[in-house]
Amino acid sequence: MLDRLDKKILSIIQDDATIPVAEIAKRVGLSTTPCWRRIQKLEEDGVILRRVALLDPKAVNTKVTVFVSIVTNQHSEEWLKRFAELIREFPEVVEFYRMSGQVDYLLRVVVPDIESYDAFYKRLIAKIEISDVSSAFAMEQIKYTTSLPLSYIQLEKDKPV
Amino acid sequence: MLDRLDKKILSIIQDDATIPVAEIAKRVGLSTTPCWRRIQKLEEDGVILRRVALLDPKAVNTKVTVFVSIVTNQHSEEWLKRFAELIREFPEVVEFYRMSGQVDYLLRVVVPDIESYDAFYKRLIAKIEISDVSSAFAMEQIKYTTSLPLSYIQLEKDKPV
DNA sequence: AATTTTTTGGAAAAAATTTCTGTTTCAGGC
DNA sequence: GCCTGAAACAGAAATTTTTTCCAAAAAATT
Repeated sequence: MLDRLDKKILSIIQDDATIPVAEIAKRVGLSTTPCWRRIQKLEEDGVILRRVALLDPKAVNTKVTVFVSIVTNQHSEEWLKRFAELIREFPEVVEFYRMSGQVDYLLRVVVPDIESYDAFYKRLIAKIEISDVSSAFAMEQIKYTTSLPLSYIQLEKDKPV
Repeated sequence: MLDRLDKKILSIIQDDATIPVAEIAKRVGLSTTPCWRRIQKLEEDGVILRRVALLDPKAVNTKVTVFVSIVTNQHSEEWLKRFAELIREFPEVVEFYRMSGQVDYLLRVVVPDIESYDAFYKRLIAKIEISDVSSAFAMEQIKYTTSLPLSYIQLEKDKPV
């Protein structure tokens, strides 16, 4: 169970993972050791999954996002497993959801341009037989964050000051 | 312009930003200093945007993803600006795209459950008058990565070994 | 109410890593 | 062949992380 301090720590490091523990400690009102220990525990407990560097899509030539909606008539467990396996191998697919409603699956694909998307699309349908695929192009990424809202965390009962 | 070594470095740190520079250097076949300098430059040049900790959605109670499609009749620059501003303030909105095609805007929203989504939705439409909103719920996140494909990088002409 | 156990925090030292400095190497141009 | 600049290296200095040991507070038990 997390408390107010853990939440503060998470808020800091999910925004910037380069801040030294001593500085985090200062900001949350602890000394380095207990703060360091809390971070360790958050990692052990799997609250912190990993630390990564985020790259500029422009710089790596993948500024176009395409949302790919897939409707299929295949619904067996086995089929999904194979499908998921195959999709996972495409580095262009950065997100992949199983949906409720009309659409069965939704992919977010990143590529340099429309031509590249077409090439990707051909490679995709060559690998997997899918009945209905439709693509929606993003013109602009207005917001993108890896920071999750922390307001829904169920806090441990906090001691009154 | 990036070369083969930069690409290797990016590949490593966009996957795991905790690896020491000395270890990265070893893996790409450099000593620490030149490797460190390359990383510095990649940061200066904005290829590396930031380093962050990724949290477990389950652990912070935001395991439900909802894709919100918005169709509007408002299309002025001014309206979009205000709209974007407002959306940005909702921490539940982790992605926000301006789309081509039927849908004008697409949001990815993360919340604990359907009820919370309803509450979020009410707060959203209270702030902004939007004509048509439709929500699609993700049942399962099959893949989610912040790692961009590096295969589209235009490499600097590499010297033959 | 007193005692023990457990938890949490702190200071300081040790270890590891990052950052910087000066020097060397190497390819290409003159 | 020699110069020039870019890129590499080794090692020192600075910073940060990690460990160790101890104190205080809180919780549980007698």
